[in-house]
Amino acid sequence: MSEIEDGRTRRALEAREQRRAQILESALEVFSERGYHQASVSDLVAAAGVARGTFYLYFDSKQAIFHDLLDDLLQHLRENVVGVDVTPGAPPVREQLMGTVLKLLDTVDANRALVRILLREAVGLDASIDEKLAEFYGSLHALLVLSLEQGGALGVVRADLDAEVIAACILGSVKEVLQRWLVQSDAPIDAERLAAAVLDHALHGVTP
Amino acid sequence: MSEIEDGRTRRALEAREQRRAQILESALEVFSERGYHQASVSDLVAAAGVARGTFYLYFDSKQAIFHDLLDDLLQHLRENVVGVDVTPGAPPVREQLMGTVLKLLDTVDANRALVRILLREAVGLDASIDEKLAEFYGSLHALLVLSLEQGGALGVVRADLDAEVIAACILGSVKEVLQRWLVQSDAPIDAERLAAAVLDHALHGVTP
Amino acid sequence: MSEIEDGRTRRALEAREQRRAQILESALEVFSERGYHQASVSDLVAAAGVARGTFYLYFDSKQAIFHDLLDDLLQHLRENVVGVDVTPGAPPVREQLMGTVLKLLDTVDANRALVRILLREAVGLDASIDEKLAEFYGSLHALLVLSLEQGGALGVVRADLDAEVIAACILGSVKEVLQRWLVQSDAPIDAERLAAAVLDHALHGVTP
Amino acid sequence: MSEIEDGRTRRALEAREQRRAQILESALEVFSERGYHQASVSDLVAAAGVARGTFYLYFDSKQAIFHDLLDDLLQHLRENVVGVDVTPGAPPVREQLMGTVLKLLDTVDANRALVRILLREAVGLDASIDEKLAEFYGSLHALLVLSLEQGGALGVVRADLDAEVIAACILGSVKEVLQRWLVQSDAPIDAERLAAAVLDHALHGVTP
DNA sequence: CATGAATGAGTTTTCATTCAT
DNA sequence: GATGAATGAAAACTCATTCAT
Repeated sequence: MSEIEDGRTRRALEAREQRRAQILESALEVFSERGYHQASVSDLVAAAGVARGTFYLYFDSKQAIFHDLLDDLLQHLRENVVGVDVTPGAPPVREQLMGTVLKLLDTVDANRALVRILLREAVGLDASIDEKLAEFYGSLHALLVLSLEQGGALGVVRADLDAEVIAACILGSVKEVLQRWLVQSDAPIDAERLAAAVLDHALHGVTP
Repeated sequence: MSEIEDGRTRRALEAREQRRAQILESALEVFSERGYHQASVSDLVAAAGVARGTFYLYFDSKQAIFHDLLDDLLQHLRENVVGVDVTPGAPPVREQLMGTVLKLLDTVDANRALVRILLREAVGLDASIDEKLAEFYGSLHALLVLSLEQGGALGVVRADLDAEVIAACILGSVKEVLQRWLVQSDAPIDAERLAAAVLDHALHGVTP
Repeated sequence: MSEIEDGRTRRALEAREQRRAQILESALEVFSERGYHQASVSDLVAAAGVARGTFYLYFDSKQAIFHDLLDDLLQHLRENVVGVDVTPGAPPVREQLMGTVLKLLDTVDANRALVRILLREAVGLDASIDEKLAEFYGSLHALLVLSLEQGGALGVVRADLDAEVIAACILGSVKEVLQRWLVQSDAPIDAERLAAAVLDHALHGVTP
Repeated sequence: MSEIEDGRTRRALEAREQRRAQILESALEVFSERGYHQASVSDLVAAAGVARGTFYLYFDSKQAIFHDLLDDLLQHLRENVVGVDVTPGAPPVREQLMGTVLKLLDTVDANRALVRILLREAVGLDASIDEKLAEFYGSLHALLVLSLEQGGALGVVRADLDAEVIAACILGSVKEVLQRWLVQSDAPIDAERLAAAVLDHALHGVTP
């Protein structure tokens, strides 16, 4: 009997999880299409095909579901950003960076809807969302600053550069390229080309 | 009598224009402080010191006044972005670019409120605003692409670079630096330092 | 076989009755603590430790269970209110009344939760509850009127008094004292003191 | 011109005050008929003949308008409850008390709707309302206790009585009589009869 | 019988816009 | 032109009740 109950309980939990995922998924689409403010809870439940009350069974509020979506995305993105290994015998730095950028592009490509939200309007919604984003970008910026400084010490990066500003430039470059090729358009991308060009520019600039 | 009427008409028009400007100015502050969605028409009229109805005598809607503010800002910004003069005898290219970036920083510095709005939330409000912004950034991007191509032809820029992507990188660099030093903080900036670093990076990258 | 079934049926009925009692008991606590409107069905089922659906197997609605609780209380109270025996040889009237009041206080003391509900908010919930309460208080009032009239005829009570109004005064006195000493506070009471004072006042008033 | 403006301003303020009064008045009726919880803001605005928004122009919330109504009533009632003047040459005590009770009955008679709310369900609505009522009844009770003690010292009241309990009895008597003759019925009352009977009972009790 | 996920009508409240004065 | 009271559609959210499992 306990097995039966376990079975029931497990199936119930799975169903719950599925329902939650279904609401999240359709909410992602709605937010991505209409934007956060334009998307009402009515839109969300209509898209999910559930009753208003059901929505609140799974999420505390409209803000809460957005938070959850955002957390998901940031989690995915964080997993794809890693430092560079400069120990002897490690792969060439350029190759490592290329790998990171390509993985980033892949992740973003697979989450266009979310990234669209992130880059287009996930700011000014509420304090906690703003904070979450600021913290995310802040950590990326800090990682870049650190990498530049380490690179400077190792001699693979110009030692005299203004790490804070340059880190912002690199971050901005990536964001803008993502915005243009992945957010504003629905076309498939040539990841190799974008990654190569961004990396090349970050490394050598435009001067011959 | 027509002269008298003309005088009256003129004075009336001037008064109208002044009041309009006054409402715009206070709206700028309100939008910048609270954000578009958080700023209610009540906030706008309270800040302007006019009645609710008066507001609608001068602007069709909350969106309309935001449009007008945006147009103002884009106008200001456009004025500060000029191409590079590569005719013989012109000042050195780096000097010209430095000048442009410095002027841009100045303009942005003088219009922090507007730029804050522009970079933080002037997206996802409505289709026409999105379009306006896309067009603005598009024109900047196009100008950069053109400049890079011309530079390539003249040999002052690497001829083999992917102008489209590089233009996006440069644009993104500038936007991110503005965001970090002018939007997120209220502190005065060291324009020379920022301009030098951004320019340097765009020209040479991080490689020694 | 029918005996077996009878046994089964009986046990099932007993179990049913027990569960019903358990839900009633915990509901009593919840209503008493939070009040009728503030107590949600969620609170009731959580306190009872049953599923939402189970609740509706035993009670038709939130109102219905409240009705049942109320009926219980009124039943208890009615049992403690008896007329006065004025036949020769019966105990002194004051002693009889003192006994009734003390029993009433005891009952109320033992059912503070219910009385709290009764005196604080069992009014204005719905027409049938109001009616039930009106009928209950009406019967108490009628009993008092009758007693006063009989007392008048026997000469133990002033014959000229306005029985209807005086009955209301006595009823109100008791309700207010219950309210103050048993409902508003959780402290134990000095039943003798309260009973003596109330009775004394009803009999002699404040005049020396 | 300032006079014209003053006139306008004054008329506007008057109109505002009238509108507010109109909403209050119809709300009183609605609350009295349906009860606090059963009365929705929709009911209130329908009864007042104004739009939903208009309601919130004058009152912060459903609770707020109820508070205002309650404050009004308590204010009226307080004005009619005064202590007894026992200085030599003052009118006889019974006469003074009779006057107070009659005034109270008059006030309650003129505010049946409000008193109906007050006595029937203005409890358990929210903490601040409960508190307000408790404080009101508490002050009445305290006044009665004080009067009884002073009366005892002057010899016009039995010195040995339990002032706290007796005060509750008197308060309860008045509340119950009000409830029966003014709240539960719409019939006109014989104030002299009620006042005389209540007073008589409080002074002398039922004993011959 | 027991469960608890699902329902949806209903609630309070907000706010951009209008219009009589 | 200027005013600000009035509007009402629409928003987010609740909760008593139902019903498939």
